Amino acid sequence: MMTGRYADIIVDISHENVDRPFQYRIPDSLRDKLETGMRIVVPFGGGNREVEGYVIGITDRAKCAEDKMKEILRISDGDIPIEGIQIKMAAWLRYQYGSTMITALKTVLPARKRTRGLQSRRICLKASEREARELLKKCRVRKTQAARARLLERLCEEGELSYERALRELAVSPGVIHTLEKNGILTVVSEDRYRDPISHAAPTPDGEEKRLVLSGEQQRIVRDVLADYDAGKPDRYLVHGITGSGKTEVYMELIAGMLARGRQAIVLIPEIALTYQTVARFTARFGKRVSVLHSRLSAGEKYDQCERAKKGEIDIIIGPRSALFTPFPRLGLIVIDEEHEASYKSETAPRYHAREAAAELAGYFGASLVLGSATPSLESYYAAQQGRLRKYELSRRLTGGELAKVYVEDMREELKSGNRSIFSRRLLQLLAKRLEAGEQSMLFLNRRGYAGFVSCRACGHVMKCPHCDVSLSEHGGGRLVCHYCGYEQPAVKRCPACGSKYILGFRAGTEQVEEQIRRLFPQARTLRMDADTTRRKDSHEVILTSFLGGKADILIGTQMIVKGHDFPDVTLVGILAADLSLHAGDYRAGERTFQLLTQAAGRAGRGEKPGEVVIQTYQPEHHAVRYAAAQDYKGFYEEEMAYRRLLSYPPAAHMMAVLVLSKEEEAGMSLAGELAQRAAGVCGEGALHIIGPAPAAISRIGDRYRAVFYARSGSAKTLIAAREALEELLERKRPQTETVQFDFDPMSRY
DNA sequence: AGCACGCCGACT
DNA sequence: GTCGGCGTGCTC
Repeated sequence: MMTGRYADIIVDISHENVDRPFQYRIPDSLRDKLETGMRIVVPFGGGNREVEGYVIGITDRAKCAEDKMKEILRISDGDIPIEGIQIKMAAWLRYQYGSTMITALKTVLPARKRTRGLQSRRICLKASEREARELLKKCRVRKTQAARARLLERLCEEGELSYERALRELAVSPGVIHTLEKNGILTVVSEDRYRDPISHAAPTPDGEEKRLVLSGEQQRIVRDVLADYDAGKPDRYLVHGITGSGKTEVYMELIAGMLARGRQAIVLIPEIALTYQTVARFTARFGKRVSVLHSRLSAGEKYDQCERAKKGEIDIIIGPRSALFTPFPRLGLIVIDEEHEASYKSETAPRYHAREAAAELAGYFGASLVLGSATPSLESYYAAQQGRLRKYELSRRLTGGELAKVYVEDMREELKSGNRSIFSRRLLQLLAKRLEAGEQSMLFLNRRGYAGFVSCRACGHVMKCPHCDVSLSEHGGGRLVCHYCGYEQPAVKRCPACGSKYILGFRAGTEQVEEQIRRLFPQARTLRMDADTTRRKDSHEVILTSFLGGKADILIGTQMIVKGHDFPDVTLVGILAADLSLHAGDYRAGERTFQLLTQAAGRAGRGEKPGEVVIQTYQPEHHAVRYAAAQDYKGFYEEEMAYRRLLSYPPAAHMMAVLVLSKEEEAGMSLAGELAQRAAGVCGEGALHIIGPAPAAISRIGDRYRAVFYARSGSAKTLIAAREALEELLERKRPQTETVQFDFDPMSRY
């Protein structure tokens, strides 16, 4: 599929100055053998010295003068090294999701540049000090050896110094150091003292975590996965297990099995905030063979974890989406926990889904892929129904406790009965009972900030961001803030449109909920957890730990309170407005709501005492609410899937969003129109269904206009072919002020 | 990173 | 004149 006369190469020299592609001619003898990701040998630099490199792409477009270009010498022999596989992965990301090869490579090789931090090189005196002083005298006499003199002088004084300081402070060139090293005067010692991001983040285990005896259901999964692996038929598996059914024990047992086979494992978790607790559990069992990889690590820390992974010093990596690209040379297993989470889809190009990318990567290694969730994504459950994924159910709750009793409260009825507060009567009554009994409650609001948008009760005017066309949010301290670009202005006293003074915040935010709870239950100790209270590093952990320790009666928060942690003393969960996520305005809203409600409900009654859940909603008849209340996944799946089929939404079909960003509103729309037309024409009538183009829901972000159209098709290949046609058109046209982004099976709205 | 090139002082 | 050290700049 990829043919051409030239190959883009990156050379295997880690230095910024050569960290870019070079183009070489492909000799006829290699014309049909060369593939992206292959390790090759090329002549490099003035002396044409032989250097190893990697093919990152094959093309017919020469990007430098033909006569300057040299020819590839040969393909390196031996196994494809891990870098080759990573580059192959990057090429697949580029092909599947649409991005440039450079951005795809940056995604896959996050720490290519060697960053010297603790990994320092020192220069030590090798000859005796007497010899050195002798030589120093000679150098001082000769005017030509000033650089040597400077270096030797410092070495005689201090015995050793860092390589970096020699270059910077003494202005000695690497050549000088090199010659002195060859002459046996000094040695350069490079120390690989790796930065360990978890030693200071997690307490070291003071003993083996007690190994639980696995249930029959759990054992069967472990046995099957390992048996398939040993038989040379690694597969993909879906573990559908309700909260507390012991998925993590299954992962750990599988990992132990893989380690015994000399293989390595990647464990993906939805967000960085969950790393701490996951790592703690894994280190308790596997000790220092475990490490983490995520974007909050420093460049040096990231680099070090990659090096340790390559060298086989660690076998297990835990992290969010990006940890998938840990360069393990003998990868045996990829686990994706809570696989339904939206955070597994990248929101920047290449907009890949970790689940799909993991399946591809597992294929390269012959590794097993295990997905786990209490509420599987429709994609995965559908794949299981079709036999593309082997499904296992974990139906028993190991930690004991019965399923919670769920009440659905119709807020329309509350209003009719004269209750205008944000709490239903049932919720208030149950809360009071908990406070009396000294048990804990959680109140969940799918919303951040103090209050939502600000609007005028007299004329309906809504305060919007002048750059982004989204509603401004009212925050504490009388500020109006834009959540996209960060624009900020003071709150207004009078409506700018009609002058009325009845302009105010609308819906409740977590802050307001806390305020009202304090008014209604002055004796209650509350804790609030949302984007505002967790801005500081670790504050997330601090809040959860103090709630876990019984330092508060009621935890009020957004999504983040329903993920991860187990709170055995919580016996009541209140979902204040199920509708907030129900009306997000995209086709996944129902699925997301079902997941949130199920997850929140699962928080209640994890200990000995039975739990109760109150779901407040204006739409109790919605299937997401009904099936979540009944804790019936299968029922929800069937009804939701019927809806997706009817409207050809994923996973019943595939969809691609094409987003055009432009300085000029009209130019953007006209380019979007042109692209839409081209896409429609490329695959024959009817193969592709185009929606739009139209201004995006958020029609402007940071002074850039956004136009979007969607293409739908039963076949992913058709969409990719259409995208390639569009890329070709853009390559020819090279629009100056517009940029185009693609999103395959999008999870977010545009 | 590693090599060529060009500049400059030292030595046969 | 030539040799060797040292800084600079470039690598398809």
